[in-house]
Order: sequence, then structure tokens, then C-alpha cells
Amino acid sequence: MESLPNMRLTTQRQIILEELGKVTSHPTANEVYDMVRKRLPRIGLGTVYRNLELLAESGVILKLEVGGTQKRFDATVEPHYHIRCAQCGKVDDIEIPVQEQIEDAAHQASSYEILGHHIEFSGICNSCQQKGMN
Amino acid sequence: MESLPNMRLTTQRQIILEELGKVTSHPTANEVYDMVRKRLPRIGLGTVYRNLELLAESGVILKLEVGGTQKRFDATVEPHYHIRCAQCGKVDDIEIPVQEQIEDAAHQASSYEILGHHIEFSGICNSCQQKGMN
DNA sequence: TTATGTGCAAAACATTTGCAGGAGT
DNA sequence: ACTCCTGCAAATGTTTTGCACATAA
Repeated sequence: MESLPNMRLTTQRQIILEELGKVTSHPTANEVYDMVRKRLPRIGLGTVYRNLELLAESGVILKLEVGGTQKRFDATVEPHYHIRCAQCGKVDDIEIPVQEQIEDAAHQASSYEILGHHIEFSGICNSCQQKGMN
Repeated sequence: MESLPNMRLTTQRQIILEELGKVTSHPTANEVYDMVRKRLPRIGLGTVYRNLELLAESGVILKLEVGGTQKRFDATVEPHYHIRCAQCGKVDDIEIPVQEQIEDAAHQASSYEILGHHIEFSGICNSCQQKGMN
């Protein structure tokens, strides 16, 4: 989990990490591609996917397996939960305490070796609530 | 949420529902397709997708947006949580009490209108634990 | 210098959709 | 009859991969 183990510090890697760090919006790979392309116009989408995957594997970033058709990425690796707008698909952090004790409950209830958990709320975001008013 | 509202009771629909009801394994669309094809060899994969989608929309079945690349489907619509094997991708139910109160916490913490929540544990299933021993 | 990474394009998957013919009600 | 539904195949969207060249260490 140290930073960038076994990995060269390439320009592409660096800029992907920087751009992901700038936003709180949990972008998809394609959105990261768009952000990065403004600074590195010749970068390939494949490179973005490869790097996001590698960075997630080494724990530098988080790969979110939330609802919807695309994976999303998050520069914040500390445990936290998410809420996803059922209307527009946007994903935000939700600041409620991490429920460590439910992993004990899970351990009691299951023969799996428990590694972790994630809570995803679904709801309607502010701007979709607005739009729904007319 | 009543059963099959606004929907014709076609053979395909009926058998998809029956087959999904037989298993507790949260199959993917493709797995449902394989199950159903044994009884209806000429059914199309598109039909399976269309019906799973429709049945999920009307609340007759559950569409699980869990980790992994494929959506999974569940004949049990009562709220419950899942655990996914980090190794083989298998998804099982996990029988811990539904944490209703965290939706109140979420309501306090977010400007979203909260609709629901889901908890997904990750772990290593029995048979993958076995395999890991050698 | 050499293993790792990149750009590009093609391939691989998962899912959706258009359409002409078929079947519930 | 009159919709709604199906099978088929093609299209779409997302992610992965092969390969020749480039580059960080």
C-alpha cells in the first residue's frame, strides 16, 4: 500500500493521479481520459484504463464498483460511503461514520473470510429534485 | 409492485421467473439464459435481458448492481445484503439484520432524497479458501 | 541497457435495439 | 384485431489486449 510500488513514475501516470486528485466527483475512466487529454492530447484511452487499474490494485486510488454501467474512480482511499443519484447517475460521498461493527456481524453470519464492506445509498440529488418540480 | 402489472404472461417470461426462483445463486443474465435455454432452446438472449429488466422495474425481481462486470438477478425482493467473493466473483446472501437506522443518518448527512441503501461485503468464499491452502 | 509503459487499433465482452413476424388477451 | 412480445442480428458502449516503438530507472 505504499505509494507507487513497482511502478515507474511516468508523465501519464502522474497526470492521471493529479487530475483525479483535483475532483471530488468520482469520474469514470472516460471522464478521467477527457480531463487528462487536455494536458496530454496524445494519451490513449487504453493507457488511462491500464493506469487506473494499476493504481487501484496498489491501493493508491479506489475503484468504485457502484451501480451503473461504468466503474468510477476515487482519489480518497480512506473508507467512506457513497450515494448515487437514481436519476442522473452522479455519485457523491456521504459522510456518515463507517460501521465497523457490521463486519463482526457479517463474520458471525457467514463462512466467508470477511475482507471489507461498502454501503451505497440511492437517492435523488439536489439538481434532479429541482428538475422534478416542473 | 403487484405481480406482473401491465405485462403479458408469456411462456418466456414465466420460465425465466421460474428458473430464477429455483436458484439462490444470483445469476447473471447470461446464466439465466443458459438455464432457460434448456427448456426453451430457441429463446433469444435479448428476450432474457428485456424480461429481466422489465421484471426488475416492476419489482417482481431484484437487479443487483454489485461489483464485477455483469449485473446479477435475484428472485428475493425483500431487503437483504450480499457478500461477493473477491476471488471467484460468486455472490451470496448474508443474513444480517437490515440497518434501517443508517438511512436516517444518511438523511442527516446528505441533501439527497434517500431512496434506499445496499451493503455489499467482500470476502473469500469457502471453496476459494480451500484452493488457497495449497 | 532493459524492463516497463505508451499509442494505436483491433478484439472481447456485456447490453441494447430495430425490425419483421408471432402470440397473448 | 390489436397490442405487446419474440427471435435474430446488428449496433452500442465499456474495457481489455497485441504489438511495435518509446522511455524511466
